This record gives sequence, structure tokens and C-alpha cells, in this order.
Amino acid sequence: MPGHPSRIAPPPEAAGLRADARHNRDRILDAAREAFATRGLDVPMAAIARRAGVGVATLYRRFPSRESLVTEVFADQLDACGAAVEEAMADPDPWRAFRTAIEKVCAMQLADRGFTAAFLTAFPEAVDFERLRARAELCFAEVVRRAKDAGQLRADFEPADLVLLLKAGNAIAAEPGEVAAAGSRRLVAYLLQAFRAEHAEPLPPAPPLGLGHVYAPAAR
Amino acid sequence: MPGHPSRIAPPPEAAGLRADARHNRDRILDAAREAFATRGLDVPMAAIARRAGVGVATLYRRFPSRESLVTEVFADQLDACGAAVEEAMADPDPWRAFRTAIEKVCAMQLADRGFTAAFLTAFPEAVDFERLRARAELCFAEVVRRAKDAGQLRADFEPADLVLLLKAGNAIAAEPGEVAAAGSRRLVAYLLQAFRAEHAEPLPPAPPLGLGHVYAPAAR
DNA sequence: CGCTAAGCGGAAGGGGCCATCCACTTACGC
DNA sequence: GCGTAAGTGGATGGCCCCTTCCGCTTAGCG
Repeated sequence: MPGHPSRIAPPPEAAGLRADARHNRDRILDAAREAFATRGLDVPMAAIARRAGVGVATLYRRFPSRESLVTEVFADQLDACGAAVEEAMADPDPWRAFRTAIEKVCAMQLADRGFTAAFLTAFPEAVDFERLRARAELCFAEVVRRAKDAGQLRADFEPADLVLLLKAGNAIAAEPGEVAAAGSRRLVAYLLQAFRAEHAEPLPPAPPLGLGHVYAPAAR
Repeated sequence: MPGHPSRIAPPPEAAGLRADARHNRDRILDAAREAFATRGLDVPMAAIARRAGVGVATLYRRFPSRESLVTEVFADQLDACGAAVEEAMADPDPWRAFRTAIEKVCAMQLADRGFTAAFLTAFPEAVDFERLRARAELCFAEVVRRAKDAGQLRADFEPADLVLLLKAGNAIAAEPGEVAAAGSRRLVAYLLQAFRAEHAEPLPPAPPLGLGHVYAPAAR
């Protein structure tokens, strides 16, 4: 598992742009980031453009589809997410590594309403996305293996359960105000207890979900 | 706790209608029920009308607002939900009563995509709704009390946790196909284990949510 | 400094849904 | 039967969003 090479060059597609265009591109990205975080993934494109102080056309020229915008916006965050999981892996205590990995990711989803949606949504053409997600998935699988080997994580835990947790957490995180934070933390606390090996009682089978296989209805 | 008096007369507002009008009203209700179940609470009104084989105007005349339609459609289901909880209460084993109450409600939400949304959404003017929900809430509180007294449900369980579970479960139930069923069951199984008294480790505080206080952004 | 291609923004076309209005039809009391 | 009020459906206008097009502006090279 390498350090954090993840994102090679910042934005390879912003290279040949004229100076003013590149500037606008950045403003759009900032505006989109903020809009997605507070209002979710389906804010009107026009709202993003207005917030960025550009015309709609500029937005569309730079990012022909909403997905391409989402992809670019969340590349960083996805990267940070992977980094968080890798960082958690450094913890010598396998259970604590597992726990903090989950808690960090959930904290991120709490801070940014669009994040999990983006994370969980399959963007067929977003190659980079896939790669980053695959990396996060690999790291997480490693954390899981260690926690299981140490006898602290129940043996019947499956990666799909993480997706379950993320999707559930996302729903709670979408709640207004206070509820989101308190609810998310509490849900995670409950589930972490349920994941502990000591308490393991038989479970129904896991759904056919993988971080990689996830298909969530793509943000229209 | 009374038997099941709940809904007194079937539809008091369908009384003075002409025969054909009443017939159409029923068709609308059927169509809406099916539409809400499969496509969620925000299907176009026109789709419901078409499915019912009536014009939009008829739909709007009978149910001036979307909410009034939702209210009428889910009154039965909400009633069935209350009945399920009451039935679960009859179980002499407090924990099994608690467990089956939750499982039944979750099964209902799995079967009908609009159900939980309706259940969790505050319809300010839907008095009857409130009354039914209050009844369910009372029964559930009783089940919780018994399970806690028996030392099987953790003492720090709060009613808000049920809402949490419902909202989380709802998100999973909205998944396409196979995932919904398997995921919902598994999530519920995990949470039920976390709710058991034996495993209780400290929890973060519960969010300010009550079945009664719930405010979910009303179906626009 | 001037030319040109790159970049720009607003307007406009298109689609979906909501909610209302109105000219026609029909149940049903007498 | 028949008159009438209740009932009906489709057409309509309003709103919001997406996406494209087009005439104007401007960066930046030579």
C-alpha cells in the first residue's frame, strides 16, 4: 500500500486553458463544491453558475455534463477519504483502526451532503473515480481482515455492510440541522457495537453490494 | 390499550357522492396506492390520474392537495402498522415483542416505498394521521418499557432510535431490486443486536427526534 | 499595438409537472 | 322521461429546470 500518491497532477484538463478561463473554472469548482455540500447533488446548474459569477454557458462548456462536474469536485474529497482510511490503517490496534476508519468516513459524509451520494453513485465514465474508490476499497478490506484476524470484528461481516452503513448514514446525514449530526453519530455507534465479534448472533445474508459494484441511481 | 377501534367509518368524506363519483374516487385511491408503493411519494399527479383512468381535474377535485391524497391512501396502512405493533405487544416475551414489532414495521416499509415516507412526514393538517401515529407511538413506548424492565433492552435506548432505524431502513428500502430486501433485513438484524442490553456500551446522545415530533421535509 | 481564436453571458427553445378553468355529459329525484 | 346540479376530461398557462446557440469581449502572440 503506497503512501498517498493518489492524484498525480491536479487537473490535467485545465492545462491548455487561457488564464481567465482557468480562473473561471476554479470559481465554478468552488461554487459547485459549496452547493453540493449544502444542498445535495441535484442543485440546479444555473444556481452553481450564478454562485460562481459566470454564465450558464461557461459552466456547460467546461463541464458538459453534471457528472463531469461532480467527478471533478469530489475527486479531492474521495482522495481525502482514501487517505483517512489509510491513516486509520496505521493504528496498531485492529479494532480501533476499523472503528476510526468508519467514523472518519461518516464524519466526512456528515460534513458534506453530496459526498456520499457521489461516493455511492456509479459514474460509468468516471475512470478516475473508479480507481480511487478501488483504492479505498482495498485499504478497507485490509482493515477488515486485520480486525477479523484479531477476533474483534465478527467473522460474518462483509464489505457490503459498509455500503449499508454508508447508505443508512447518508439518509440520516440528509436530515435537517441537529438531527443529522447526533443521529449519524448514534447510528454509527450502534452499528459498531453490532459489528463486534463478541455479540455475534446469526445474521440474514448480506445484499449483493460492493463499494465497487454499487449501483445507485445516478444523479440525474 | 383498546382493541383495534382505530378507523371508525371507512371514508366519511365519500358519503354524499354520486355513485359514479364514488367509483372514480376508489379507482383513484387504488391507483395512488400502487403508484406510491412502487415509485415513492412524489409520482406526478397526472400519472396517478392516468393509471386510474380519469382526468387530472377529477383527481384534483376529489383531493385538492397531494397531501390529502397521501393521507387517505396511507390511513389504512398506518392503521395496519398500529395493529401490527399492538399484536406484537401480545407476545409474553418482552424482547420478542420488541423485536417482532420492529421487524413487522420494517417489513411494511419494505413492501411499500411510500409508506415510511408518509409515516415519517409531518402533515400538519392531517389530524387523523396524527392520532394514528400517536397510538402507534404509545404502544411502542409500552413495548420498550417492558423490554427494558425485563433487562433485555438496553436502558439508554430511546424512542428516537426507532425513528433513526426507520429512516435508515427507508433509505435501504429505496434501493433497487434485491438489495432493498436483503439490506433491510440485515440492517435490522444488526441494530437489534446493538439494542440488546448485554452489549451496552456508552452511546452518544440521541437526536431530538420523536415519532410525534418528527419533521421530515413534507412531500412537496 | 493589432489581430484572431478562445472565451464569455444571456436569451431562447424544449420538456415536465402543477393547478385551474370551462364546455360537455350524466346520474338520479321527481 | 326530464331537468338540473353534480361530475367529467382535456386544454391551458405558469413555473422551473436543462441545454444550446449566437453575437460580443478579451487574452495573449507576434
